[in-house]
Order: sequence, then structure tokens, then C-alpha cells
Amino acid sequence: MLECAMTFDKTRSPGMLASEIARLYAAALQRALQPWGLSPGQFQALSELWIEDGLTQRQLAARLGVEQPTMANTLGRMERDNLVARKPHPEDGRSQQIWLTEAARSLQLPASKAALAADELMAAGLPPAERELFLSMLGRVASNLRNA
Amino acid sequence: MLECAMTFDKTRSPGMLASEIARLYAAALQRALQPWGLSPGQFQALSELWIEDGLTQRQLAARLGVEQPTMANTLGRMERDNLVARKPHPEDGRSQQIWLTEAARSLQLPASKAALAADELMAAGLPPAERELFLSMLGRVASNLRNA
DNA sequence: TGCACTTGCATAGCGCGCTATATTTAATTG
DNA sequence: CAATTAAATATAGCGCGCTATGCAAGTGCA
Repeated sequence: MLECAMTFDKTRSPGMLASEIARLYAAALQRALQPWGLSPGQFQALSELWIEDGLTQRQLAARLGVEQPTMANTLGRMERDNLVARKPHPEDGRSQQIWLTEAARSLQLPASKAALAADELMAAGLPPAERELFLSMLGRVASNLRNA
Repeated sequence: MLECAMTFDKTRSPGMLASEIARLYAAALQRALQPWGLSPGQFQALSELWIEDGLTQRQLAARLGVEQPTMANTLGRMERDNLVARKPHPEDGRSQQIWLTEAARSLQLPASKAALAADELMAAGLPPAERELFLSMLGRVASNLRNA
């Protein structure tokens, strides 16, 4: 009955479980966003730009918590898809400002609803009474890892 | 004081939080595994093969919950790094059996310890009393999304 | 003023997830 | 038995995360 020496049990690893959930959530989000031609990464960038655009690439990367090259690539795809325009920064020749296109602005409501639907799919795994606690735990774990 | 029309708040999105946690966990795991030259994906495959090897690529993919092409690529890198050997299946000319190398076997203990350390880093975000509940919630959410 | 340092962006290259498709071998079935 | 269908793997191509580098533009100090 003894389990072998040192088997890593992924079903009891919060990290592995979070990774699996992230993959499944990304798939659900992708399906939900499909009608609007948005990818999860693009939606994430948009959700920040809907709050404020005209940011530099660096600022945007910082707000999303990704590295600069990641942001550069995502913005490249978003420019290709007519979601943003990059314009030279008026006061700094190195940087550029990221502006939403009208098309991107018009997607805010429907895309946000789609993302909320994906989140609800996820919350459906827990009884309503536990959902707020789950959210709080996720928040605490994330913030702890961020400053680690 | 009213927030604008429809802003998606990533700090209250379980999906976005799980995604961020997964990224941070992957980074921690990568650092922890670095001394043994393993990547997170390789560790994940190994953790299954340590339980049983000689599986086909398809079986392994199923156990890990990834698609077959993903598995093929990961196994390609693992073969390159001398972690596994692919041998023709004795009874089915289409498939192949995946066998651990001695090098891979010898990594079980140290690599598993490294992964546990990454998980502990993650659990550190919560008081001990809440950890078991968090694990259970992650498990339920994951299993609910899997069958969705 | 001129040279070093810093900062913002781009690019190369990799890991690892996905879908779509080709190829080879097995299994089924008329 | 031949023809079709199914199944296992490989490959192409993309998204999006990362590190490491290169280059151009701003900053600062001797």
C-alpha cells in the first residue's frame, strides 16, 4: 500500500492545478472571444487600454505585468489587426504612444461580456458561497508571488 | 464615483488571476529546476513517467491532459536532452513506447523536491489553515472546467 | 562639448500550448 | 481480399510567455 519513494502528485500541487486552470480558462476565453476576432492576449491588452490609452509600450507592459518584448509582439499583432495605432511620442523620440482604434473601442462591451462569461464558467465549479473566498485567495497568492 | 460603463476588472477575474499565478509558478519552477537542466514541461512529463514508463505518446498526452502535437514536441526536446528514448512498439507499428533514461530516473528525487519548493512558495501566500481548502477549490474548479 | 550611461523599442530564439493537415500503419467491412 | 475508415505520429504555423542582444535617442557628468 505504500506509495513509491517520491512521486510528485500533480493533483495536490496548487501550481500544477493553477496551470491547468489557466489553460482551460484561456481556451474558454478564446472561444468566447472568437466572434470578435480577439485572442486572449489581445483582450488583456485592450482591457487595460480601455481604461486609458496613449500609454507607452513600457507603461502598458508594466500594467499588464509582462516583459517588454512580449508586449512588443502582442502590439504588433494588434496593429496588424487594426486594434491599435502606434504614434511617435511628442516629447520622447524613443518611445511611442499606443492609441485605440475606433474598432477596438467598439469592442469593449461585447468583449468584456464574453470574458465575464468565461469567468462565470470557471466560478461554476464552486458553490456561490465559496466564490468570494476563492477570489480572495487567488488574489493573495498572486500578490505574494509577485513580490517573491 | 461611478466606474465607467463596462470595465473588465482583472483583479476580480478568477481566470486572469489563475493565469497570472500560473505564469509566476512556472517562473518559480523553472528557477528551481535550473540546476538539473529541466524545463517545467519536461518535469511535468517526467512526473508521469516516473510513475510508469513504456507508455505510448498518446497515452502520455492523455495523462497529462495535453494535445498530441504538444506531447510530440515536448518528447522531441526530451529525447534531444537524453531524458527519454522512443522505441518502436512491439505490437503496433504505428506507435512507439517512451522509456526513461537512467539520467532521467536519477532526477526523480531532486527534481520533485524542487517542484515541492515552488509549490511551497505558492502556498506561502495563504495562512496554513486555508491551504487545504484552497487546494480543494482548485481541484473542483479544474475538474469542472475539464468536463465543460 | 563630448563621452559614458540609461532607457525605449525591436529582433532573435526558445518553451509549450493550440489547430489543421499529412503520413503511415492497423482495423473494418463489403 | 481489396477498399475504406480509424488511429498514432509528425509537421507547419500561430499565440504568447520568457531571456539575451542590438540600436537609437535621451541624460548626465567630466
